[in-house]
Amino acid sequence: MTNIQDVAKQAGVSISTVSRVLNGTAKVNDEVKKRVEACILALAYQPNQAARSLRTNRSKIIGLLISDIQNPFFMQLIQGVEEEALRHEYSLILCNSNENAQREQQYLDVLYSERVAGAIIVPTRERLGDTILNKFRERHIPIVAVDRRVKDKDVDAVLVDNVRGAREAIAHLISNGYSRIGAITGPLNVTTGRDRLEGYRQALREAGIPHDPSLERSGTFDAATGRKLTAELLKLQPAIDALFIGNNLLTLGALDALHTHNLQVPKDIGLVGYDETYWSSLGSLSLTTVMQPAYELGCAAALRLFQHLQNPAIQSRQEVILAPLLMVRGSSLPKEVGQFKVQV
Amino acid sequence: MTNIQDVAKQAGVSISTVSRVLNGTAKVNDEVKKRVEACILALAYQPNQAARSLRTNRSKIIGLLISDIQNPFFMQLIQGVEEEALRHEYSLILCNSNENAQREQQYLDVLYSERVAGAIIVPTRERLGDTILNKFRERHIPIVAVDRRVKDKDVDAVLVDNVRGAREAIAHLISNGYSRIGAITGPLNVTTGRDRLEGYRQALREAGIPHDPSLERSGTFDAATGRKLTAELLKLQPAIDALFIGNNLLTLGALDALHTHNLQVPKDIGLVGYDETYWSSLGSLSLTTVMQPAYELGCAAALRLFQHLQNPAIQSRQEVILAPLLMVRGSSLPKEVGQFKVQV
DNA sequence: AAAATAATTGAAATTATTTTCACAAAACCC
DNA sequence: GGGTTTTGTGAAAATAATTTCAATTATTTT
Repeated sequence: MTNIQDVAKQAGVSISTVSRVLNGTAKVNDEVKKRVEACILALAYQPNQAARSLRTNRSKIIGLLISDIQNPFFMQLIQGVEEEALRHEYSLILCNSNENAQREQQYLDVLYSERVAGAIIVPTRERLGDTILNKFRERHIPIVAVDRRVKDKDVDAVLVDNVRGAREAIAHLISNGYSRIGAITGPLNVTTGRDRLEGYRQALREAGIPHDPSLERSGTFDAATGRKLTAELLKLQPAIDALFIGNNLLTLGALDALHTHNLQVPKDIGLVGYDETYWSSLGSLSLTTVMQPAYELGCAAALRLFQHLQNPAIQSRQEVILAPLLMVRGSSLPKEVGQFKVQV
Repeated sequence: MTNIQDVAKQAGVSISTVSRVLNGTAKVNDEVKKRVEACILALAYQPNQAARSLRTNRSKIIGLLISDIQNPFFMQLIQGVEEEALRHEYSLILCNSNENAQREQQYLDVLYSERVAGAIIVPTRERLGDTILNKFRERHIPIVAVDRRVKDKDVDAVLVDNVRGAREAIAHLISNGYSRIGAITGPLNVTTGRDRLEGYRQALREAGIPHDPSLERSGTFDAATGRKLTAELLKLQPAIDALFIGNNLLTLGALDALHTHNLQVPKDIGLVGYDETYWSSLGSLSLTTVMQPAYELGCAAALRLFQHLQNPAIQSRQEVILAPLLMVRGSSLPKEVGQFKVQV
């Protein structure tokens, strides 16, 4: 349990000097520096982070609060943050709000109490709340929202252009001959739910297809909801000829419902999903999806956070918007071709 | 930024008393206690964890070092640990070794430096190394290995019975009429790779089927490897009639290879995978898999760690073994029935 | 009622680091 | 060569908690 004292004694200098070598906060004579560094190595000295945090009121830890740890999309995002954190020599406290606002609040308190240097958050709703945000502000702890926008002031955001992702997906379906397109999106109180619905509507409007609210469903981001809402849409008359599904887990449920109803994709119904997943292209399954750069999203959020940490003077709020990519596969083949192909 | 001093002043007591109320380390007069608690609430006081850690040489953080953050199996495991940690009022530092021993080492250093109270580790190899382990030991920081065993002394392990999982899977295939069964397992230098191969061999031995080493392949836990090794096995003459695949990602690659070779499951070849995943039962796909209680594995590892933390006197090394569950689905239908069914 | 014991409480030490301030030595400038 | 600046270094304060030890008060015993 060697401490800075031991290193100082060994090197024959004061602890101040060792600290300066450690942090590069001031000039140290080259020769002395070498000696100190040698001693640090020899003693395998590692600074006590607790003492550091106590003194500087800042840890070498950032908080990552995500909304659903089970979702592969967020796993990729986590990996992006994690790798960027490692590169910057920060550790990562992982929190999972489980889409639960109360638990989100609880975790924000934890992060505050742990004196994290900064936090990256996938918010469960549009406001984190001034009570807690003011505490973060007061201590100048930067917060970056990722994947979903929040309305609170001063909170940066790193997002994917969801309106565009959905719009392009629907435009693609339309250009492939589909016209009665059902939409299943996430909850409308988060931007990823609302924006994708907005993109859906935009594309229909641009194509001159009249708006039919009965084709729109929304619910929580999980397979059971996808199954239920798909079943509802399949009951409609006249029948829909395509489905747009605004999330990977919802898509999973939708596929299950289609299978239950004995409908084949794209022979019987066209499909565009959201999020790239392990199973997008699996065996005979071949899903057209809106790919989100999840890993890059995590990296970008982390980089923005580190900008704040390296230069606390930054005041301006920034919004980074990454582009989605429509990955065209078999589930959205041109209507006639698709049906032709499978009927052979 | 209220500190213990502020609370003490407000309540008209010394900081010692506040500390005692906070930690329950000694008797405090009931009336005083109430007053202090009221002040804590009124001032929204949260103890500075850094100061605490510094003084007690222990943080309220545990480290979780896993080997592949992208693998859904580990996400479930993480969630188990996370929820148990939250319940015990610990935070979680997440580290991802990416199956890379060097990075694992680096992260162990980080966890040590952060003074975590304990660590849960999915080891990338069978020894973590005495250098770092001695440092943990010296500071009495407990370590629990999870999912994979290590040879190092004093390291507890929380595992699934992999030999049994594989043995039951193969026995099931055999009892359903398959006899020339190819096996693709993970790397043999981790117990999850080796034990599943061992289970495969045991089942064959018990069924009196001679051992054929050419049917056994192993490689890293990823889809590309699964694809490659499956392609190799499909070239064998006489042809295999079933595949056992010892990991979810390997299975993903195997399914891809089978699709490429235009082989249908179970019509043309039987299949048992490992790990329960989102896509085990997706559309027409219906995979028989060995389910691992990943979430429970995480919980059990965390609980064992907290046992150590609550009672540092525990010396004995413990191995917790959870049972796998063979989830029988369509991909391993009885050989004739399967072929009959699909030929209709 | 005095003595002994128990129950509370506070003062001060302790933890390992960063950082401010002071100071000495060296370098530079006229 | 004397003054001024620069450079490098160390002593000591400060950070916010826990914990030891001593002191005070209350309670019990004799």
